[in-house]
Amino acid sequence: MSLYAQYAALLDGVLDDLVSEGEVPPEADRKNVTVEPPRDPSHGDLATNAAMVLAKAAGTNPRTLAEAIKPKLQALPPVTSVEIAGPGFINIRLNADAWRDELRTILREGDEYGLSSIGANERVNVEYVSANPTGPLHMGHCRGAVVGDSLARLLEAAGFRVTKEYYVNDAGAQVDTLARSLHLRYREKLGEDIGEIPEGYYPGDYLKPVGAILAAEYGARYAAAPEGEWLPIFRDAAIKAMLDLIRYDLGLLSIHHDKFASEAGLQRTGAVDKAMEVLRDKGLVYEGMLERPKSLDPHDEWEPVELTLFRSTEFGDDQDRPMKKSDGSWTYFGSDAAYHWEKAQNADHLVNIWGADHAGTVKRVQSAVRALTDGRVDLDVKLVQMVRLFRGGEPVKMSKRAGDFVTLADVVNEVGKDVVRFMMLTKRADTPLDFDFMKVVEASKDNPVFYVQYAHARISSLKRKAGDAGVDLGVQADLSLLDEEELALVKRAAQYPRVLEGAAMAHEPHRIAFFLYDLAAEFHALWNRGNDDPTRRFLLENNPQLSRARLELALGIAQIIRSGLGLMGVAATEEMR
RNA sequence: GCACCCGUAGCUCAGCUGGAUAGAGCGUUGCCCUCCGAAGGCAAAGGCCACAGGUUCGAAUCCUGUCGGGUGCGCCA
Repeated sequence: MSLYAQYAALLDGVLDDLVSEGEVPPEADRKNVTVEPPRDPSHGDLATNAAMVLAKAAGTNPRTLAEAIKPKLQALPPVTSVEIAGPGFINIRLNADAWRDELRTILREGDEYGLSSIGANERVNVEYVSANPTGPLHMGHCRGAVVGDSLARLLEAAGFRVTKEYYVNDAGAQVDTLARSLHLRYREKLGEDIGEIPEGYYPGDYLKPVGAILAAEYGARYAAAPEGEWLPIFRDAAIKAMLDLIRYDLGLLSIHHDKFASEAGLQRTGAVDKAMEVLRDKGLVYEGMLERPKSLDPHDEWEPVELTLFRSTEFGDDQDRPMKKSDGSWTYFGSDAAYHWEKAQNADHLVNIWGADHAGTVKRVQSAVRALTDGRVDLDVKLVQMVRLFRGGEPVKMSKRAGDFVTLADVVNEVGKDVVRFMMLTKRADTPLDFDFMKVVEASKDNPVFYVQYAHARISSLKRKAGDAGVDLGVQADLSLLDEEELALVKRAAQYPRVLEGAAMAHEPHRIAFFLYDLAAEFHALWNRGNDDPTRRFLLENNPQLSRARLELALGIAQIIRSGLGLMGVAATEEMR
C-alpha cells in the first residue's frame, strides 16, 4: 500500500469518527476525497481536500470543518503538524522518520515496490500493432507497438490480468494481392523474367525468399496453373512468412503477444454470423441503404445499394455502418465487431492501440461492443499519432514508391531497442512525435533517454566505488544522518506508486517517462552540489557512516529508475559508454 | 458537409481525470566551471492556458458555442 493510500485510510477513519459524532452525515459522498502530495512542497508532505468536499453535506463551511478534522489528524503518530490553508486544504507534515521508513520500504520491496492491486485482478485485453501481414513492420507501426506493450506491462503492475493480442487481417483483398505478388517471386525464382512488379502489387524483396521456398517445394507445378488452384496455398504461405517476419521485428523490441487472432478464422468458424445474429435479435441490424457520402465530388457517380447495416447511430455514431457488402461477404467492420465480441468473452476491459488515421471508426466499434456485451465490457481506443523521422534536423525522405520505407528493424539496429522504446514514450500518444536519429543518441541533458540512464549509471558507479571509500554495503545504514534536502529526493521517489496507478488507469504510459525524467533531474541536481561543496558528495573519504547512508538513498533512487524503466521495457544501464 | 484529435512561455511539450502562486527542456540573458563525480552548473526574464459564455466552494482540466490547425469520412483495410 502506498504511503498516500495509507494516509487515505487513516483519514477515512477520522471521517468515520466525525460521522459518529454527528459532524458529518453518514450519507456524505467521500469518493472525491483525496490525499495527495501538494503541488508546492513548501505546503507540507500531504494535503487533503476532505473539508472542501464534505463541507456542504456537513452543513458548514470548509474551514470550520477543517478545524474539526485537524486535531484528529494531529493525534496520528507520524504527523508533526497540520495546517489549514487557502479555501480549506488541510496540509499535513510528517516527521522525517516517515520518509526514512519509506526509503527502507523501497529497498526492502525492490522490484515489488509500487506494484498495485487497484486492478483487482480484472481482465484486460490489450490489442496492439495488428499491422496487415503484408510485409515487415515500419516506423509507422513502431510507436503503437511500444505504447501498447508498455501499457500492458503497466496494467499488470497495477493488478490487472492482461492478454496481449494481435489481430491478423488475413481476410481482405490485400492478402490476395500479397499472394499474387508472391506468385510473381515464385515464377521469378523458377527462371522466368517477370519484369517490373506491376502497380498495386507488393514489390518488396522480402517476398523473394518465400518464393524460393515455394519453388523448391512445388517446382513448376503452379507456374502456369489457373489462379484458383494456387491462390489459397500461396496466400497461406505468404501470411505465415509475413507473420514470422513481424514476430521477429517485434522481438527486436522485446514485444511478444499472447495471442494472434485471425480474421479469416473468425469468418470460417461462424463467429461473425453469430455476432450479427445477436445484434439482429436486439433489433440493431437491418437491410437498408446508405446515403451518398459527403466526401464525394458532385460529378462522381453514386449508386445506392441495399446492405446489411448496424444501427451504430443509436450509440452516437453519425451514420449506420455496413456489416455485409452487397455481394454478401463481410465488411471489415462486420468481422471487427465479432472480433471484439470474442475478445470480450474473456475480458472485463478492452483496449485497442490504433493509428490516428482510424479515428473515424472508433465510435462504431465501441457501439458494437456496448451492444454485444450489454455494456458489461468497455472499450478504450488509444489513438497513436505519427512519428516524423529526422536525421540531424533534416526530414528523412521516403520515396513514394511502395517498398521504400524506413523499417522498424533498421531503426532498432541503428540506435538500439532501449532508445527506441524510451523515445516513443516521451510524448502523449495522441500528439505527433519527432524522432531524430542523431539527437536520440546524443549524450546531453536535452536527450531524456541519456539523462535518465545517466542517473542510474552514476549510482551504479557509486556502488562500485563504495569499497574504496571504506563503505561496507553489508552494514546497515543509519538513515537519521540524511538531511532535509536528501529526504526531499525520497519524497519524490515515493510518488512512484501513485504515478504508476495513475498511468495505468488513464492508459498513459508516457507518464512514467516524464516522472523518471523529473526524478533523474532532482538526483543530478543533488549530485552536482558535490562539485561546489565536497562535503555534499555521496561518498566521503573520512565518513563511512554518512557515506553509507547517502549510498542507501542513491540505491533507493536507482531502484525506482530501474522499476520505471522496466515498465517501459527499457533496461537500466550500469555505465555509460 | 460530418466525425474524431489538438490549441498551454519565442520553439518542442508536461500538467497526476476539478485544487492553492500553471511547470520542464531548448532558445535568450547574466554569473560560475573546464574538476573523469566527464559527456557542464546556478540563476533570471518569459503566460489573458485560442476566444466567449456556462456548471461550483474552485476550471488549463467538465458542458455549449465560435475561431484556428491536424486526421479521417463510400461496400477500402
